[in-house]
Parts: sequence; structure tokens; C-alpha cells
Amino acid sequence: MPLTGAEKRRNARIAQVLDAAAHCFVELGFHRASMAKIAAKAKMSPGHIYHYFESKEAIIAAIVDRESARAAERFAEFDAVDSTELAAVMTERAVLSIAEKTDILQSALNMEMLAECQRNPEIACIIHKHDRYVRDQLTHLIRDKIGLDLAEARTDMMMVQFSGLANRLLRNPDLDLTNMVVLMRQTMTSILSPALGQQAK
Amino acid sequence: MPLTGAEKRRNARIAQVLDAAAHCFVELGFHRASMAKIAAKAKMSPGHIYHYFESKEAIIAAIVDRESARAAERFAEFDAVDSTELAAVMTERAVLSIAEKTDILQSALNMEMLAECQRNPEIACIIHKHDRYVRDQLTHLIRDKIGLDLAEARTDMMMVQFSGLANRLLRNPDLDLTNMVVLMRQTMTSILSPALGQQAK
DNA sequence: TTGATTTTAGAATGAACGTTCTATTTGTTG
DNA sequence: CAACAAATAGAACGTTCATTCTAAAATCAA
Repeated sequence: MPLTGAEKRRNARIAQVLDAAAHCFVELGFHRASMAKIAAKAKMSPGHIYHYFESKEAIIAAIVDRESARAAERFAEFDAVDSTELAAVMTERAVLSIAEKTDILQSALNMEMLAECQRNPEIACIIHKHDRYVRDQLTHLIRDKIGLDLAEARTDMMMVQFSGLANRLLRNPDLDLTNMVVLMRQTMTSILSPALGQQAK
Repeated sequence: MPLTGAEKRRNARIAQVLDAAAHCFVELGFHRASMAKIAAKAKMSPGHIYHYFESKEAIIAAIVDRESARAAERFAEFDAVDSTELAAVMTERAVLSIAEKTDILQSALNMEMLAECQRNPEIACIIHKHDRYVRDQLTHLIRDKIGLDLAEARTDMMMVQFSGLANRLLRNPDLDLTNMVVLMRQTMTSILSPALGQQAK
């Protein structure tokens, strides 16, 4: 069924609040971003926000859900990639997405989400849900399309590279990516290579 | 020079506040942990804390500094490891330190610190300082003791594995480490192997 | 012990916050 | 246009917070 005019407007307002909230959360963090500031950014009154969200907590949950979903979506494109190229494409993507300014800011939000994840069960649930989704897609790719064993472990190792790189750039903003690309590609290739165990002592 | 009684007592009180603050920060985050709660946990009055710290911000900075220093210290032991064993030892350490409950809680604090790092220049400075220290140690090890090229890039890739694994465990608490250990060791070995570039397409 | 200094507690303060309430404007429908 | 409903603004409320102030207790010097 198509949305009525009222519903469309309502959704637009909700998106407006979420955009404003995301902006404030990146800049100030969940708990220093006040409803007043979010309202100002969204160009509506503080009180009015409560017609769309039950509480500030609900806004945080909605943001975590939306941002996690967006991040998960970006993994979907790997599905179409030829299996011999997967390591290279993933490397390019990891490095490139990190190199974009937007993702650097994003990762502040990501860190905050992960911190919140440990104390707020509702947030934990949302994050785990999206992570499971990405993991299942990737595992399917590795097990069924590439035909490797230990697909879950390989998936998690691939994902270690993504989050690790983001984490790394926060701790060391001067990180030189040009040399790391080579090593990253080698690492991804190694994770996706069938031979296992002989390198270990 | 040895510390006087008064100085010793003062240092003990400061440590008492920091321990209490760390506990509250893990449980509630930087901004929901109130001075009243920290004071209660430290068994002193809120007002009294201001004799040791200028502000709550100063406590946060001190915690970030102390925790970063502790984390950096734990990297020092790699210095004594035989270069052929480094990958294996580092793998064991990454997996083991993650498997400990204390480090899981620690990583909530870590995430919060990294989030704060993007908005608070003072916090950023502290984190970068400790990261540089660890990185320099590891780079020296890889370049001078093992004798590899691209030492900085290899260092950062090693560190990607550490933070990536911690990150991963937050997103997926059911992570099965037993299979990952094998892949992690292979990855670390690959990062520390001299041959470079031929795997890449 | 007495006086001085440090350490400590706890109430007081003022600002900021999330949320609710009340009123006004806008939009829709007959 | 009239009447009603939805949307919106903004003031008001009660709470919580970081910080400061005041005074009491403890410690130390003589």
C-alpha cells in the first residue's frame, strides 16, 4: 500500500530528527548531545520530538539501528564479486572506506555504539542482529561460493581486518595507508586461502 | 628521594579515586558516571575529590592515561621473544587477553576512550602518545631484530589484529575462538613473512 | 595540651537536562 | 467558511549534575 501524505510527512520528520541526532552524536557523544541541541539542529521544538520518539534512549536505539543497517548494506555488494577477486576487492573497500572523511567521523559513532553495547542490552541486541546478518552473508559466500572450510572463522577474521583498521586509524591518525594496502591484501588473501596450519610452528 | 607520609597518603587517595572512577566508567560510561557515584565508590565525599582533581574532565584524562599506559606495558614483554616465535606468541596473547573477562570489560572503556578521542583534543593527545610508544617498540623489533622492510606497515597490521579482535568480540559475543586461533596465527605469520606482493593479483 | 594546619564531610548553588504541559498555528474536511 | 484534528512551539517542572562553600574532625608541631 502506498503511504498517505500524512505518513510521508511523518517519516520525513522522523528522518529529520535522526539526521540531526546523528550529527549531534558524532560531535558530542550520546550523553552530551541534549534534546535541545538535537531539536535546534532538526529545526523543531524539543517537545515536538516526543511525538515521534518516546525518549532520548529511543532516538539512540534508532540511530544505532539505522547506522548498523547502513553499514551492513555496504557488505551486500561483495556478493557479486568473483571469488578470485574477493580479497583484492575487500582490501580496496576497507582501505577506501577508511580513507573517506565521512567514515572517520562515522567511526566515532561506531565506538560509542560499541561502548553502549556493553551496558545497554537493547543496544546490544540491535548491534548483534546486524552483525549476524553481515556474518551470515559473508559466511555463505566463503562456504558455498568459494567452497572453503572453517567459513565462520574466516568470516570473523575478515571482519577483524575491517574493524581493526578503523580502530587503528583512530589511535594513529598519521597512519600511512599506502604500504599497508599491500600487507592488507596479502592478509585477506591468506585468510581466504585453502591451505591451513602448515605455517604455524 | 623517598616519599613523605603525607605524599604517600595523597597518592593512595588519588589511586582510590581512579580505581573508583574506572569502575564507574566501565559500568556507566564517562558521562553517566556522576561525581557522587565515584565518590561513594571511593568512600569519600564528592567535594573532597576536588582536592586531588581539578575537574571531572581531569579524572577522565587521568583514567585514559593510566589505562593506556597499562595496555602499552603489556606489549613490552614481546621484546624478549625470539623472532621466530613472535607470531605465535602474539597470537596466543591476543586470543588469551581477549578471552579474559577483565579485558572484555576493559574494552568497553577502550571504546569509550576512542570515541572521546575524536572530540576531545586532550584525550586524543594522551592516546596518540601511548600508541606511538607501543608502535615504536614494535617497529624497532620488526625492523632491527627481525630485519624486515616495511616495518611501520607491518607493525600497524599487527596492531590491527589486536584491536580488530577486541572489536569483533563486542559485536559478536558468541565468537568461537578455537578455530580463529589457527587463522590468526597464520595471519600474524603472513604479516611477519619477508615475501611480499606475489600473492596479490 | 594548645594552637595551627591539613583533611574530610556534607550541605548549598546554580546550571543543564529530559520530559511534560499548555497554548497556538496549520491543515483538512464537511 | 466553520469546525475539528493534527502539528508545532515554547515555557514550565522536577531532577540531576559538577562544583563550591562552610564547618567539623583529624593530625601535627611546640
